[in-house]
Amino acid sequence: MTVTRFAPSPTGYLHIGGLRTALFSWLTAQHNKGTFLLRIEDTDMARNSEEAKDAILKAFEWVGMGNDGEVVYQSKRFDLYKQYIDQLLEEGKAYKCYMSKEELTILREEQMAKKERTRYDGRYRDFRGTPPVGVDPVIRIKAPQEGMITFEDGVKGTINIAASEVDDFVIARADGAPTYNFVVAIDDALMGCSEVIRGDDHLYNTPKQIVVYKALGFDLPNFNHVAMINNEQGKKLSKRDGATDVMDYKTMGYLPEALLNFLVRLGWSHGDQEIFSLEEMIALFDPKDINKSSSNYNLDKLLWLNAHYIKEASDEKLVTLLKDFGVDLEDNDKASMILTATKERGKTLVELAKQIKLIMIAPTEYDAKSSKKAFKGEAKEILNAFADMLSLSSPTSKRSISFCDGKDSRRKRDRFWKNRYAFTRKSYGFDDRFWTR
RNA sequence: GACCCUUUCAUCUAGUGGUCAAGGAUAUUACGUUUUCAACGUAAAAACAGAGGUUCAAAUCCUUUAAGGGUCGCCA
Repeated sequence: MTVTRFAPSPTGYLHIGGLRTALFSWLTAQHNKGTFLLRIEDTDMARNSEEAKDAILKAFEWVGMGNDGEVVYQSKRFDLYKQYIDQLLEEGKAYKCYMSKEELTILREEQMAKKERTRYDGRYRDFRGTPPVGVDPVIRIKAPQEGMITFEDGVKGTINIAASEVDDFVIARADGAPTYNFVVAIDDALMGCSEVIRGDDHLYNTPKQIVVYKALGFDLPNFNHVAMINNEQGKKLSKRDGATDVMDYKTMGYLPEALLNFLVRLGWSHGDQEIFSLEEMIALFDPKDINKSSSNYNLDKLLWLNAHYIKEASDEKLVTLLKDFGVDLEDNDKASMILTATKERGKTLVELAKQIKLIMIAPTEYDAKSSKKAFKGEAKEILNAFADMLSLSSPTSKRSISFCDGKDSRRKRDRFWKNRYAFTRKSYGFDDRFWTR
């Protein structure tokens, strides 16, 4: 049984990088007819926010990636974690450490000065003396002191990390609250996760979590560490690079299927295929095919994909979607005609709405300079003739064509330009024949 | 600084020792269709990070250099 999970911490919105790893996890579960679970990592009470949690859940809803079963909240499982802490303490696999934060800082500075990797020195590991007064101890787990911690990563291959690199890390804070690497291992094991798919910024957490798995006697899942998404320059993706919040894509007029198609192709591919429906992704996705290297965010491709999905979308769907962008075509009997004429002119719903408004809303005033140019000469006659034609009870296509067909192509062009300007106040854009339909 | 990971066109990628004088897609440029723009079609340009090996044969294996990324919390 394949069980995957996505485990965000509710400290902000859902990042597109997070969405991609969630997508990979979700696809893996779907592909194997397994389950995809959601867990909220809210052990740090000081930084959690309800709004952030809701925003994340809302983003999942928007893209249509549902989770199976109840959402797990780590904050509600503290009793459970406490049991395991006590168990490790009793078994002598964990111990109380009375080192103060100040002492720790000093130790780190010394190690930095000696150009060593900073780590806890294990001074309380076998402490038998009288503990210092007035210090609330933290609890540290006993990590192996020699040898290698080795694991097989589904995307990176074999990872070897010297045990000396992993210190006796804290599993419970001075106030008793359990820490991240401890609870993640417990939850993943208890939730039955068979595939852990996460960002490779967690690669170094894995040996620590393995220490916990071993200490508690849990079976190891398969780990898959996915490389990061960088910006177009190959640097870390930050807010300065534009939208990183998944929900920003909704307001910018992207379709979720375009975003998902874009993200799935970042670090994963299937031959030369570029367009993937959800069903195809599910059928073809395998975490083994995820690339080792990081990839760069590329807006042009997303835009292209979005334009593709807009063109593919049914009229009904677009009518519904467009309502959020100030265009209501619900009871418009020309909706289909309008959409056919505009679909190919908008890469996003925002652009599409803008094009539609050009048709729906007649200009009431014109820029003096442009209108002088547009309405000079025989413009009045042309427009009147055009208006007459439009007022015919049923203008036939033959009539409109005869109107369009000028012998003199320059004059023809001139006429169309003037007409278009009168209707949309733009000197480029729609085919004027649109108005005669 | 220490440790770990990565490296094919501008970008996403195909590629697992010969079928690669490296394929597809986006973006770019040109031409065509079109009154214009868009869209579409056709074409062009564009890459194996560098250096050493191994081999009859290397983008693919090894070593090394460089560059980029990540991690070094009583954050997650």
